[in-house]
Amino acid sequence: MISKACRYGIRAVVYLASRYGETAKSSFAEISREVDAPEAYTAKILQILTKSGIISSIKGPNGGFYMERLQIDQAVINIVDTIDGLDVFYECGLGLKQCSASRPCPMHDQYKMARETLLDSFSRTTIEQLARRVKEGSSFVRNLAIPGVG
Amino acid sequence: MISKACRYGIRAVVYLASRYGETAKSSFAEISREVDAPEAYTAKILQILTKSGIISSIKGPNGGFYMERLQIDQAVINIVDTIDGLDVFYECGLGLKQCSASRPCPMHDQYKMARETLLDSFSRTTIEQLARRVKEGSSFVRNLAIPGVG
DNA sequence: ATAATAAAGGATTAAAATATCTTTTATTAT
DNA sequence: ATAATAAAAGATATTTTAATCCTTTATTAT
Repeated sequence: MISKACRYGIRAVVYLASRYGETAKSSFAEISREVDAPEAYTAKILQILTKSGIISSIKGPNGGFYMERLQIDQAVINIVDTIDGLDVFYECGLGLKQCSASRPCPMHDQYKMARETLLDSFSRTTIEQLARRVKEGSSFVRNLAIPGVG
Repeated sequence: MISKACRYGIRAVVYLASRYGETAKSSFAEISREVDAPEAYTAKILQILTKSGIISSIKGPNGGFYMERLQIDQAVINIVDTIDGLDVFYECGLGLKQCSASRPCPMHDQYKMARETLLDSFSRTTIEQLARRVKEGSSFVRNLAIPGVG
């Protein structure tokens, strides 16, 4: 559905958002550790997110990644749009180049329904809402530590 | 969401099903042409579908691919299961190794909803239903011919 | 000014998915 | 039996996605 890069990206952003208010900024080393994502790859993704204004960064000592209030109040779909684009929400489920109500693939209606359910969640849910759950401890952005591994 | 191979596969099977009753079997050359999918790749996919019993085939002159009544009455999910597996319907939307109601990712509920909508359509829709639409001409498994191209 | 820090940028590698090509096997018609 | 047909099987190539590594730039503290 959405790419691995995008899944890492959402987890990273939600983690960053959950640290809103803390004075210290987060390095990509910290972020990748906290969301169990490969360090160098996460750095690339954070770079893209910074360039597009989803998150902010400052270089040098005491620098790192952080988010502004306005950024936290964005919908999650903006992250998906930046990393994967929105095509997946509009493409034909069976891969036809053009597929519409007037010339549908055999699964058009069913697929559209599912796609829209997902697009709706991503559009209506804000980063803040997800971050709050993480802060509360009612949801998680990292894997459970496996005792004896790592 | 589902792989390209799987999308070609569904289109190929629906096409084959729509030819149920015709005496002549279909070659992979014919099938790939009729669903606008790469010939050699389609052959591979048809091979997998044959081995798993989704469709049938016979080698040699007058041979080719075809479907039995029982095969046509299967749910579409069986095609997905054979080509991609069902993991996609059970994996975490944000890529966590374990994600459940008791230890959810921040989007767990929303994602589950969308995933189940899709799994439900695939499970409740039969190949026959899709093939009927194609036979009626109310839906399509191939791209619109672009005048002057091809 | 200089050294240290941390992200940005660019180049490269690895793995997976997509796609093609060649050889083999089964079946049929002659 | 032999030639022709069509799928099965295996090997190889290409493209995309995922991931790493190395160099450069900006910022800060000394």
